[in-house]
Amino acid sequence: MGANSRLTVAAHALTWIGLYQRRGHEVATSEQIATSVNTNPVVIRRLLAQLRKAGLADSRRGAGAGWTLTRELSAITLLDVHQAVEPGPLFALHPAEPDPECVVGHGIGPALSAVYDGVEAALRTELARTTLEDVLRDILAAA
Amino acid sequence: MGANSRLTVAAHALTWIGLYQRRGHEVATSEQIATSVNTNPVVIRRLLAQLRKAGLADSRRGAGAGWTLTRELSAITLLDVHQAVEPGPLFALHPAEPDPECVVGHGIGPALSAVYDGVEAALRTELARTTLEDVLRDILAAA
DNA sequence: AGCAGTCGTAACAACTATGGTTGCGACATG
DNA sequence: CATGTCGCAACCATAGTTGTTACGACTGCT
Repeated sequence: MGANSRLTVAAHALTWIGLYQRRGHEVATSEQIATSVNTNPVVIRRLLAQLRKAGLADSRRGAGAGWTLTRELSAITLLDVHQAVEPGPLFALHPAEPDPECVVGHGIGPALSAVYDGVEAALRTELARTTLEDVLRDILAAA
Repeated sequence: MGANSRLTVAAHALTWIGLYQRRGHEVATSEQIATSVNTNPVVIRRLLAQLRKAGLADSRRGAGAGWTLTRELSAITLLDVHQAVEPGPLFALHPAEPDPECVVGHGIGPALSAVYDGVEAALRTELARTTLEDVLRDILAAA
């Protein structure tokens, strides 16, 4: 399980809910979503809980329970999903503090941090350009 | 793991070698580099082996052995280092193949792949803007 | 020829992250 | 009160990363 599939699964879940609601259903259950994603309902609930914390989804409990979107698909960007689901930075600095006596060891952290900030800003800009509505349109166009 | 510190450590090692050579030394040993990075020499050798495979560094064996750069620091970008050291894609698709009967499950892979390709292209562009010479200049300016 | 220093590489442990699974309590609708 | 679903904790398996030890291979020097 190398890389991050959380953004993929989260986008999948939200898009599925959006399409399901658009077809007239009130709520989507984690089991339905898990079937489409091909995973366990608990995995979906864990992920949707993060999205709820970010204000992108909401859940109802009790009988006839399930998940809903809080916004239109066109108002959710992949950046929103990414930030809700991937807290950590893209690149880490050193595992252990480098030698402060060494010029390079002392100065490379700040120098690289500046670059990494720029890279992450570019990544966010790029992710913000696509909404889940765009994703759904692509899906339906290819079908 | 958390995130990837390989790019950081690799950039550190190459910059260190570059500065050391600039000061008149022939080769740098993995132990010297490991001291500055604050890690084990084997970790450095493992990483530098990948950089050698990518043509950025070279090693001599035997007595008086050690590592050298194959290019000037100004001719090595962080993109070069990144590609030498981080093979995998930034975002993964689903852990398990999603339900092909479902419209979303069937179409979301290609749709997201297109977006991810764009994001990675932006990331590469951003990383290519900085050379190790730039990094070293920042380090020396801050010292 | 032998010694010493360094790389090359394999093997292993520790730690962390992720994904998957089970179980059970909480809750609201009918 | 019965049912279906979420909430959440606990646990396991797998895998990636880092650190460490060990030993063989190689080469410059004496």
